[in-house]
Amino acid sequence: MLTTNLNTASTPSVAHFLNSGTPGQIKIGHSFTTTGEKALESHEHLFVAGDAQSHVYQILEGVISVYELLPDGRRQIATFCYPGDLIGADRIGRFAHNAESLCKVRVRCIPLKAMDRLIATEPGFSQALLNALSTELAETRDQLLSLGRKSAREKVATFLLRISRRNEREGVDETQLHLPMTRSEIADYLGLTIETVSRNFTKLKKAGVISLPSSSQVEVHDLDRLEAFADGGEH
Amino acid sequence: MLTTNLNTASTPSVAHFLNSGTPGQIKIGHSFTTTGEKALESHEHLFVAGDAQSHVYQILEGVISVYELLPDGRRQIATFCYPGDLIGADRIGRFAHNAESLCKVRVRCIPLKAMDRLIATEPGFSQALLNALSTELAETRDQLLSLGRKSAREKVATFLLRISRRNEREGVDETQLHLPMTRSEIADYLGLTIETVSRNFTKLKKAGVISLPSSSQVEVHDLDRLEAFADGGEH
DNA sequence: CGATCTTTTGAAAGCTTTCAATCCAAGTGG
DNA sequence: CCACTTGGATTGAAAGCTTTCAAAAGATCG
Repeated sequence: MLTTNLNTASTPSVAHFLNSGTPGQIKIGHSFTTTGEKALESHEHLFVAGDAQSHVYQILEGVISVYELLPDGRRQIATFCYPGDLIGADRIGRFAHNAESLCKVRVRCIPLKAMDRLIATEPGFSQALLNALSTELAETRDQLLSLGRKSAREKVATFLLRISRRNEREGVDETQLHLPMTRSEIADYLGLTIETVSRNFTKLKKAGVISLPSSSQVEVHDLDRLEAFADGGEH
Repeated sequence: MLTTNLNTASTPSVAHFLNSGTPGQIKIGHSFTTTGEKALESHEHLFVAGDAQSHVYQILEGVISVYELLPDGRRQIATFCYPGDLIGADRIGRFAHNAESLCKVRVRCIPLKAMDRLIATEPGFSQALLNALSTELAETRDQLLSLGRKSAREKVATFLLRISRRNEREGVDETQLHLPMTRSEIADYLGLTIETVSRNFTKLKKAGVISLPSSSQVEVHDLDRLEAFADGGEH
């Protein structure tokens, strides 16, 4: 997958627009729009499927899972959203998915009207939104490849690699990975069971690629081999 | 999944903007932008991953698969695009995926500059684009649920149901499904093998839910039961 | 330090894949 | 018009990977 980005490099990000105001406000041209803030405890819902979309949310702190359920309770987590990420920017009237905090979370709540005002008055804002959605679509399609065509070990390796690369982007040590989610949440993200996730952490550990100082802390010893495991290069 | 759409009902679609000109042109306000047209034979590539994005394409005729490959050749088809659909509207500089025709295809080629001009000058166009991308993201997340959590039979039933619903939207008989793709392409879309796809067509046939007049033609006898099969309601 | 929840590990079962063969439809040439 | 060829689709049997069921090991908390 590409990480270079010819188009957005020169385009301001969504965050650029949303972070430009004082706390609780977003600057739009020369005026300001008031935004609320909301705090969630661990495992609280920000919204559930079917709710009318009233706000777009930007994560300020914590991690949120966006997931979908089957009638019998099977769950598929579509994405984990981290600080800076937008939730609900995909506006189709009602939320099609559920959003639940993995830990304590703070979000900024941006009313749809404010979004519309930004789109209408702020040159470059809709471009920034389009970029954000395009990137999210590309990442989701990548996840389709994981779910549809990768083995359990490849999925787990891909998952760890993804977190490592986020660290890299954020300027954090890419070999020290913190997992804010439980094995159950990892399993529901990768289309596996918790037992299979656990077994494959162990396999990667025994292969010397990672170690597990704690169940929520992963140390990567060999990024290249982790990458090889992620797309089946090493058996 | 929601099919109602509070937001876009009142918003013009992307097609509204792209179809408003004479053939080969798109009306932008009072001016026109020239667009090209391209014809593809069966199983030709419109673009491959890594190509610089120069155009956005709108399918005029035929069906195109958007897919991704692993180094060892495993393939995951992300989506099948039908007439009216936009390909490459997710602009992130370079194409992250491959696009290949399933049959003879005609596309309209819209230069990126024309897209930018539409975004800048045509009120409502970026909103239409945002809606299109949002819908695509929601559908892709739905597909994650299929790939990650559904059994082979549920996947096949879901796939048929999706085609049936497209027919419904298009005003075509929702019980007569034409499959422009091979078993191999269905398998790579559902994360299965061709044998498993075939076996599960047979299962649905033996259950009396569908019949197969030909391998590319499906008749649905009981939409409700097909729906039940699609999310595991019937075993 | 016991109680509880999560994670890890083990063994058997199950579903999908793999390997292989047959069937079928469409196109070719005698 | 009918073998013959060819590529896709279907069906069968065995193998393999993940899940399920079960239990042990760890971690957290009052």
